[in-house]
Amino acid sequence: MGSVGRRAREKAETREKILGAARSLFIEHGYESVSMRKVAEAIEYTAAAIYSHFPDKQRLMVALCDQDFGSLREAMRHVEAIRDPVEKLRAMGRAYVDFALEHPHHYRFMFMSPHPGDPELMKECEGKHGNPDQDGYAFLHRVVGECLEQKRFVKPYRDHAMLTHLHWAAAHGVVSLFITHGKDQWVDFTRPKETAYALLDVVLAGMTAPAEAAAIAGTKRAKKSSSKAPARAGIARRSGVRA
Amino acid sequence: MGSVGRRAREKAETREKILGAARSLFIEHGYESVSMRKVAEAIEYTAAAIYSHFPDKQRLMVALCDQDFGSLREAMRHVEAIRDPVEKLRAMGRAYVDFALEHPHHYRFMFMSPHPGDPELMKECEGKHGNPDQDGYAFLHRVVGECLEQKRFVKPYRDHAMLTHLHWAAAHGVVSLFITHGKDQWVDFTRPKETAYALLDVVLAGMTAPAEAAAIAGTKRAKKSSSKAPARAGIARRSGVRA
DNA sequence: GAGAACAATGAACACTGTTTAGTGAAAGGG
DNA sequence: CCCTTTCACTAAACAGTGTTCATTGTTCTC
Repeated sequence: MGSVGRRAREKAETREKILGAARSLFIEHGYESVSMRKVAEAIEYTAAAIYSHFPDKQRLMVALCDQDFGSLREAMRHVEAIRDPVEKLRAMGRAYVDFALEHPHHYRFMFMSPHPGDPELMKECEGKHGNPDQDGYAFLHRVVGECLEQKRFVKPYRDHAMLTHLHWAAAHGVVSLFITHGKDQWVDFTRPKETAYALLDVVLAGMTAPAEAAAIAGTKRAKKSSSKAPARAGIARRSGVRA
Repeated sequence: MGSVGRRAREKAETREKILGAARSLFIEHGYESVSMRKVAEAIEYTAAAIYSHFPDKQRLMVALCDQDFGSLREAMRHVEAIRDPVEKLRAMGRAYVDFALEHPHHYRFMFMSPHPGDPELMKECEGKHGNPDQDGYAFLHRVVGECLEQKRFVKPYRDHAMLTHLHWAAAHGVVSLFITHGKDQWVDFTRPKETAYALLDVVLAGMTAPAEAAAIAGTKRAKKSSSKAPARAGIARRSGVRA
């Protein structure tokens, strides 16, 4: 013994070197364009060497993104301090959007690539999944649950799982569309962040009672109100739409 | 001359055979899994033969999807009869969702794969782009414009291009999320259509004035109303959410 | 019948992810 | 101190990919 520790440390070091090289290539060129040979070449190894650290390319990329799943969850940490569950939801959506737009290639791999129903691959992440403290999806599920408990959503919106997907989809819609079509000439897709924020706002506005929206916007006890524009406009303005 | 017509016809026939083979393979296995050799093998040709009909794999797939872009637009044809622009928007969204869920592999290639800024490739589709009668995006843009003209959206939602993207993103969000994660074990993503419809409804509810929503829901001159749930619930129920 | 046109071929090229046998330098046991 | 085992790493190969190219063989035109 004794040296066994050093050996393990050395192995962990080259593992980290592989991850580092893969990360920068990955961020710059995207998943498909990163080949095992290029990763190896970047650290002056042979492609086959990687296979004594990772079973295959997919697992390498999963290891890479695991850290980013962590930072996505971390980027949402601050919303836990928010009392109001609806505002929590809004803040979560914005953090999610910000993350996606800042790490488009990672986002692409994490949420826009089909991860084949590989049960082996899933087991790897087990322990995290389902735990709201580590799994962003579980966290979203919980916050939606808080909104439901407090009856913050209007009548027909009661399906917990469906509402979770709905909110996720709203945020995902804008960022994924921008990531794939942001550079297309035939669609002038500028200001994705503003668009995403607006969609999040409009979803929350459409799902919460107008009275509540008015209250949140600080328009309590408006005269004629409990009516249309002001309340909505208020919440939207407050949310920084069309800044 | 004379036989030149037959030659052209013969060439068109094998072109069609290629497209047919590619289509079925494509639908069954998806873009990445379809190789030129497999397409060729399916019709007892050599891979190289395809290259005298299509310049490369991408263009083959574009040709394949061009027809489906047509049918997507066609699937939206019936909404032109709808008077109310907001209801038009809702119907368009639903048609879009239906199309995506019925042709997931095509949808994947059309809207979820990055089409590199290849100007050559874009020129091919020119003439269609921008024409609302052939281009679904342009059509959506026009309908959003109608809503704006009639001032159907509440205060801060005035940006024509942004609103177009917002509505597109809402529909895209659910279907693309389902297409990539529909089979994941860690997220029970059932009933995507209902979820998508609900999101479309909630977006429209959040963007149109409550009074209008009430009017559309047939709740004109409700007593206490102009208030919360009923109006929204009405429009949602009418829209078949949580059927 | 000579010559051009041209779709289709087979072989190759440069890649890809992955597997294999083998090398060489350490570590552990006697 | 030597011998064996371990093991990260290499070189070479395999099967697959998209694509290119010289070469067929058939057909049409003159």
